[in-house]
Amino acid sequence: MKKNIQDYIAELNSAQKEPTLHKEGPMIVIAGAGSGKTRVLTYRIAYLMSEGVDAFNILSLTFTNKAAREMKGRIAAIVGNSEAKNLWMGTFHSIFAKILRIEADKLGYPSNFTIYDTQDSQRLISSIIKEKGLDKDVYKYKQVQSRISSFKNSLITVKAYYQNGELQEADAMAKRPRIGEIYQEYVERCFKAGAMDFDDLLLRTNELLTRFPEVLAKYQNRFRYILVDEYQDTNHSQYLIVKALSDKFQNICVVGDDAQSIYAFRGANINNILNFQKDYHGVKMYRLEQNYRSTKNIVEAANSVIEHNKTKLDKDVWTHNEDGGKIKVNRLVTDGEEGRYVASSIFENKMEHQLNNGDFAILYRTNAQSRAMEDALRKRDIPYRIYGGLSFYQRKEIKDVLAYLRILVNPADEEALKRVINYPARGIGQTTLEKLTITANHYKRSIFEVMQNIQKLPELKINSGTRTKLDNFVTMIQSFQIMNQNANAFEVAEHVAKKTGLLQELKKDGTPEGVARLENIEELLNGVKDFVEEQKELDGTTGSLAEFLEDVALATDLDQDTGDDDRVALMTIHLSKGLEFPYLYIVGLEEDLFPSAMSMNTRSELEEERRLFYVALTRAEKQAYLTYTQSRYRWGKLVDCEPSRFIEEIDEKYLEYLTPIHERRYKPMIDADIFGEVDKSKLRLKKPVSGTPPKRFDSEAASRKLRKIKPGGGASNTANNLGTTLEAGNIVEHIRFGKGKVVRLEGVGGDKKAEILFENGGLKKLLLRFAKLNVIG
DNA sequence: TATGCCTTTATTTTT
DNA sequence: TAAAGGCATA
Repeated sequence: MKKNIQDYIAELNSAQKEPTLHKEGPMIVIAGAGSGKTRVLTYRIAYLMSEGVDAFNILSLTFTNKAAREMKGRIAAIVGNSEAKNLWMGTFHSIFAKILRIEADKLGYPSNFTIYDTQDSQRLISSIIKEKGLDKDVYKYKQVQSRISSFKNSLITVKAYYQNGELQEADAMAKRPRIGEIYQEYVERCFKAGAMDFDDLLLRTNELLTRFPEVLAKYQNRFRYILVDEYQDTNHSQYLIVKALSDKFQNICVVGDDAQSIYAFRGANINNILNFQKDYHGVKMYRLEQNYRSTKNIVEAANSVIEHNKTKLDKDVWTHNEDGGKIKVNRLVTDGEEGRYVASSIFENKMEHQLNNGDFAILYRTNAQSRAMEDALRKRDIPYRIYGGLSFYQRKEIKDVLAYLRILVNPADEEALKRVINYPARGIGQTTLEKLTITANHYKRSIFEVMQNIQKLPELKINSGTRTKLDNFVTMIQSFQIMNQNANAFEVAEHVAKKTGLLQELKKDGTPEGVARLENIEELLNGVKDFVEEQKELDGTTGSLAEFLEDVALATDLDQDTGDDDRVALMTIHLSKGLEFPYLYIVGLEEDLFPSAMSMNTRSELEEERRLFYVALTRAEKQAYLTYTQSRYRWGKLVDCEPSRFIEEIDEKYLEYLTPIHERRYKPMIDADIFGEVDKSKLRLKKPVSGTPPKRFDSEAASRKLRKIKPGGGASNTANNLGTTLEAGNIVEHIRFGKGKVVRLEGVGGDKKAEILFENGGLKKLLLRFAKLNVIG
């Protein structure tokens, strides 16, 4: 006997039931961590459908594609697949990309527009900066890109920018008065290339809904019920889209947790959720405060941290779950040791409690921290999977294949063209490309169009040999386009990989990396195949290449097939939002790392870091571990660390210190060793050492260990050791030059150099501060 | 024009 | 430390 919707609703507690059964009018659900908000959302949608609302009239916006897929799956289990299929459910970006494709012509875009990822945007901005002859040290392309992105997310168009004295002044003050110009050129170039960046997908949707009332009306009527998950992470642009679409029926349901707002850095505005009740009339507010996920210890510890934030809604998260173990806090000497501790702790827990790898997760603030964890897990033979970081679709070889596919779908796509016009090498170099770009900009045409009409442009100073090469490239792309009219996406992609010589190039390589890249391309092709078959199943069409590319552009690493093998999960805290793990390790809890040094300038930034920590801690179901180190490698250098303030912000009664936190490492006076005297100004800056006596032993053990791990040592070690001990006549070994004999020494202190006669490398003069030398005799 | 070596530079988070 | 860009050389 199949369960009906009433059976599902009966499973809910009363706080969950109310919002689930809410029917008309605006509503907000403030949902504490682990309080079952996804359940409420899915049941509510299923309930609406059971009450006769057509699936076509429901729009549900989620934060990740994965969340959308999972929710759709759950709804399908309740109301049946054929009905659930008709729901509009996805991320803001993917839903509105679909709508923009339908309405593209109104905005002057082709319906097969390309989606530029961040890298594409940055490359384009770099070339604009270069073309304008601007100083790349003043106009850093990443900063410029994020500035433009923030304009777009606030709906500041180029025109609006030029009307806004404040913004222009701010840029002038920052010594970058030509930002507006770059912005303008960037927008024009994207438009000309038939490309939208991530922000455009929202900005252009706003443009569409504002400029074309009939389009707005169409989608207002279609989406009679709108649900938004993770509302605390919406930006202004998203806020306006939701507001416009829900304006007619006012059936807007937003769900979120202000305490979990962690995307302000990319434009999310926490005020959207804080002010929701002011923005809509007659809002009904619901709260979900019972946590089903975590132990009492974890819930209350997390509460005690978030209490330190001033900007927040009143909320009291509680749980009926058992107390659970205290949160274990451990101090390690280095990041390497931190990794080894985590790995061995996972190992022990697995043995002791009969757990799977999948029961564990390691969370960190920055991707760079994964390395130490990986090394340690590998040594212990614990399988793991890294989420995020360099995603599959960002690998060079994958982007190369995708670039060809992008060109054949949209030949105007300049970034894709530049990427592969000469890869594999076909004799079209930088000079030629520059000439083409100048001509293209001059005629306001795409580079590809210039290439197509190369015969009609005799003024282009390109020799006949190169002209033939360009012709061949055009012909090749055109042959792909013709094939694409009849063959399915997989057949085309496979053909492209072969015909362009990409596969050849990698086969020729032969190195292990080359082989891995080859396999990646194969995986990509399999992905296309899966996509084609999925589409066939879904709606009988063979998915087009254009649709595949869109999927890829908007995919995140979390969306990838994880397979069903049992692995420990490694990811940044940002990526972990919405997930849960029985055993959780949060590593690198140090000042300047977490909270990040870049995020401590303002109160609101620090509060966001704290919310981030709250998110991290509330991922844990049974047991949480916090670790920090006394020193870790950052920027390739060993730096001293202090425990994060967040540890001390947790009420002590929820913590178990495996090492006493108040002990501060005794800092050796390295300065004195190098310069022969102590730099007193630095000493004075040091914080007073608290009660317990300094632990000299620890630091010495630490540096001894380090020396063992890296013979030859890091830069400062070497200067320290070799600077004083190396003599003429010593036999040394260099990583690249091999063995050699020290002929003579010159300079003092950090500038000390050695002239060394190598057995095979000849005579070299090396700065001891940098040279990686091992004294062997 | 292509390659390889050297220098520089950046490391916060990502749809 | 690692990746990426720039410069010099063939």
